[in-house]
Amino acid sequence: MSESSPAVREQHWQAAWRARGLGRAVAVVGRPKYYILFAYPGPSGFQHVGHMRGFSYADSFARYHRMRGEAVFFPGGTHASGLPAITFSAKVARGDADILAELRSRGLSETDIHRLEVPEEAARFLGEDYWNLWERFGMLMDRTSHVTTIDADYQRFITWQFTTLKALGRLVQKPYFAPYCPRSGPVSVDPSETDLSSGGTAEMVTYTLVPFTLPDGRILLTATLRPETVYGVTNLWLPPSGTLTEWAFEGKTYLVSPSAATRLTEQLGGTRGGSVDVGALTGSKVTVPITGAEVSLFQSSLVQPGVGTGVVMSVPAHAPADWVAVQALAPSDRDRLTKDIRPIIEVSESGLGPSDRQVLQGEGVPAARVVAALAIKDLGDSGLVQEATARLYRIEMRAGLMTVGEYRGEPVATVRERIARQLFPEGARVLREFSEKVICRCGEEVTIRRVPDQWFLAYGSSEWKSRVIDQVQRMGFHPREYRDELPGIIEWFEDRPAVRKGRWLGTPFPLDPSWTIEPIADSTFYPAYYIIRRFVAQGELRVDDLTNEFFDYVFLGKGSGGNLANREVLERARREFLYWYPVDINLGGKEHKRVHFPVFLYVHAAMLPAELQPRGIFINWWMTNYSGDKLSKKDQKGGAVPPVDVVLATYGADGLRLYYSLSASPFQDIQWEETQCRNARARLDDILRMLTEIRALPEPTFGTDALTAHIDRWFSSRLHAIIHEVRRAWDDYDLRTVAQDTYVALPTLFRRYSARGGSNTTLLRRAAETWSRLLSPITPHIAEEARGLFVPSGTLAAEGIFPTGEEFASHPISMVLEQVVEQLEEDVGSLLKIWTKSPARLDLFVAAPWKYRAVELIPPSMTGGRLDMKSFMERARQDPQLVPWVGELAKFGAEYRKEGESSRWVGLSASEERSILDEARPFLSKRFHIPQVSVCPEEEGTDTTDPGSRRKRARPGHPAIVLS
RNA sequence: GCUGGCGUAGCCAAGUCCGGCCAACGGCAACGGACUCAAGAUCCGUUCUCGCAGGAGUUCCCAGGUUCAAAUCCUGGCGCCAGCACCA
Repeated sequence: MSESSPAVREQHWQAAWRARGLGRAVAVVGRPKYYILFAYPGPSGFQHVGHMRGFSYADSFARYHRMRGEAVFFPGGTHASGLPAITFSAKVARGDADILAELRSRGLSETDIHRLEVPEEAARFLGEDYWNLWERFGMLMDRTSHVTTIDADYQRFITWQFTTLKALGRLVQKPYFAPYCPRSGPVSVDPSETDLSSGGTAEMVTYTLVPFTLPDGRILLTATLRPETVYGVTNLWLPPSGTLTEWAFEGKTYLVSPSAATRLTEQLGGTRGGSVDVGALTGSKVTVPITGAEVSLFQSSLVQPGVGTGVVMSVPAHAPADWVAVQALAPSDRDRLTKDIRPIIEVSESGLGPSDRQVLQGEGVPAARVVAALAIKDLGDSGLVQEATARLYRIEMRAGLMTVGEYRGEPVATVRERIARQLFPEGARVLREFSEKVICRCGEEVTIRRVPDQWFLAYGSSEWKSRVIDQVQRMGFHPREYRDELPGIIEWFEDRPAVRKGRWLGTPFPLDPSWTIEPIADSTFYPAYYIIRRFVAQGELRVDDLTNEFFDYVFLGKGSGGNLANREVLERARREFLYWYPVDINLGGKEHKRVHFPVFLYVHAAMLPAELQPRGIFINWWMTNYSGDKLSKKDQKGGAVPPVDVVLATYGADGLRLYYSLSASPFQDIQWEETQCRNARARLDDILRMLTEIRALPEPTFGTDALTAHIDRWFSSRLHAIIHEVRRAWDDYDLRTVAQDTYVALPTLFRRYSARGGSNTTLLRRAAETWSRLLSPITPHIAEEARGLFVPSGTLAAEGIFPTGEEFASHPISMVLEQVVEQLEEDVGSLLKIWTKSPARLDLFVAAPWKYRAVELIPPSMTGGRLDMKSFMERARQDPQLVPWVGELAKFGAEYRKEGESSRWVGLSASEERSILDEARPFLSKRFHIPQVSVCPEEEGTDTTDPGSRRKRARPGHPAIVLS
């Protein structure tokens, strides 16, 4: 078996775990429980090695807790709501080559593939595919929990959830602005362009409306991103030709371009009126709001009637396009311009970077300088004009101060909104538009329309927020920084649309089934449902049993549970829920920090009492490709990351799982690096080889591992300490330390034991068997192979008890003694570096006994990290053993003045040090290729063996070294 | 712009919360040695600079500061990355 590929060997163990039902969650009254889940993935495509990173972590945590004897629930599902499955199906229907190849490689017939053009089929298919991959990664999950969010029973659950949220007052209805196609209805504008033929990257831009009153009382309405520049308006721009349309709103008549009239009516209401020829207006003047100035009207090609309102306020001092257009005016027109073009915003130079400073250098108003810096000639340079506008906008927004009006001296960033409110006393008016043209699949242009009766989850509620933030204080977070981040994120939350119309997968909204519940809203409370799904999967509950009354009883303990025939099942469902809840860890990628995890906390806070609130969140960062991009992105430079199947076949699940855990902290992106992955696999093979060699050692004569030799006691003590630290690290979710200790420190320890002549076979075998259990959470398959070497078949490492340090006796002094040898190796090594010829002998002198006594006086004489010589000498004088040596003590103490390392050697005696070095002589001789090594006490040294009197340097823990 | 993260030796990456045992874990790569006809695999060692005695010097993006002591704390700067709303 060991000859076959890792993946094939791993399947054997996966079958063994399945046969023993190890993934099944079994509630045992009185036994501690552990509930861990990961944010279920959406069926957008096939999984890659990046997805498996976090999932593998979750399995490792689950396995560790299972081995601690806890009852573990580790469920999984597929989040099919929304667009991913629809997009996937569309790609299948379109004949996307990559996807078809993947499907065929899984053995699907053309008929099977054709069936995946139905989104629901695709979602279920991918859900199965995901689950299979999880199993091939060795994950022990409870299959009876597996649910897809489009399953009928899940929809019953969501129906109840929203009915309940409504009853709790968490749903509110109010107007909303959403993308809308006049022919196809609501559409989604996002980069995947599922609903669109173009414009998926468009952003929603919010213009502030600014009214300019004509003498006849009608109002020319402009739209701007910079309402504060109303102080600098010198004129208005009208389209070069055509008409404006009247828009009657709240008792006033506005003039805007025809398309703007349509959009304003859609977004704000009001009615359209008649048309006015642009030419008829040009002679008039209008009154500028706030300032009350009178300005003229001109036609200009800079006006694009399709953008904004088709009427533009001109601020040549701060808008490059206006500046250029003003320069192009006929001399007669220029005379009608407000006389002076002067700046109304100044920028403090100190806040600018070098490139910003550069575009602002020179003379004149800011817009003129930017125009000069970019060498713009006329409005034909539209790309440059846009760049100039964007840069000046950014600079003045960030570093600008108002120089006029009542806001003089205040930053632009803070006055903008106040000025906007001033323009319409009854509340700021805005027009929303896309930053680029958005075209629906049907060919129509998508606009933004007001939805008057949109339902929201009231995440903006301050009462709700404070409940969530309270809960955050009581939870554990990994990484812990997330706790500090969360209050800010919660603060930023506003009410969030919870339902929408249009074609996508999801549960119909119970209050109005013409709406569909939105995917983020239907994935907040599902950990509770995983528990109930198991009853459905086993046929104990039917979909029709899942009434609102049923869920009220099971999750909230309210009411009678409805008219479920089998009361026993009802009671058991309630008990199971109370047993497994709360969630111990919800694990997800870093993309979930701002949306998924917060709403998960929100909804739990609204639904359940304090004792059932989630206990912890674990966030893993991503696996990125060579260029540091997300793995899901196409066109990867430097070569693609191999498909998960290929990697799995080559390195095995264990190889990948170790790679994920060892190569970086979970809280850092890992750049895919195949050599690292290969190395992880090699490390495992190495460990297995070491263990096989231990197994092959001759049977011990005595069935005892009495720790008679120093090196045995040291080995045992180190095992004690490492296992202790490993458990601590597991409990702290400190995966990298676990991996370092288990896969790096332990092999090093075993190697050192053998190099130092350790040969206690009984002890070695016991340590090896313990090691096999330590391997199980991260690399479960190799752990089984390892354990099989030392334990009769039939028991699995996955079912074993996780080791405790107490399995190995600790002898603290043996660690100190071994440090003497390690320190010596280091010192001799550094001497040999500068030693030209190879030495024939090494003489070691162990410090005189009084020095061991003296070194114990140093730690108590330390003040502020330094040796206080006076108190050291005082102590020494009171010690009869030291009195004869007072003359040398000052010099001895001076050695420790700065070091502060004396405490390492407290408790060591000269005779112990001598015997340990004696024992190490053959080792040192071999290690440094020095034929003769001798050890002798300092006081017995002679000038023959130590002509340089180097022996006086000997200190406890540091024998004097003489090479010759 | 807002919010958050990051910057450590050739590369990847620990350490930073809680300053001292940090010339700074570990991996990759490179070099040397053992083994070998040879290569690979494996094992051992070296990889900031200087040093023929266990030492010294200069480092953790940059510039200041606090401290007996700073990769770690504070202030300012530079650079890189991610998310920014119905998209999961």
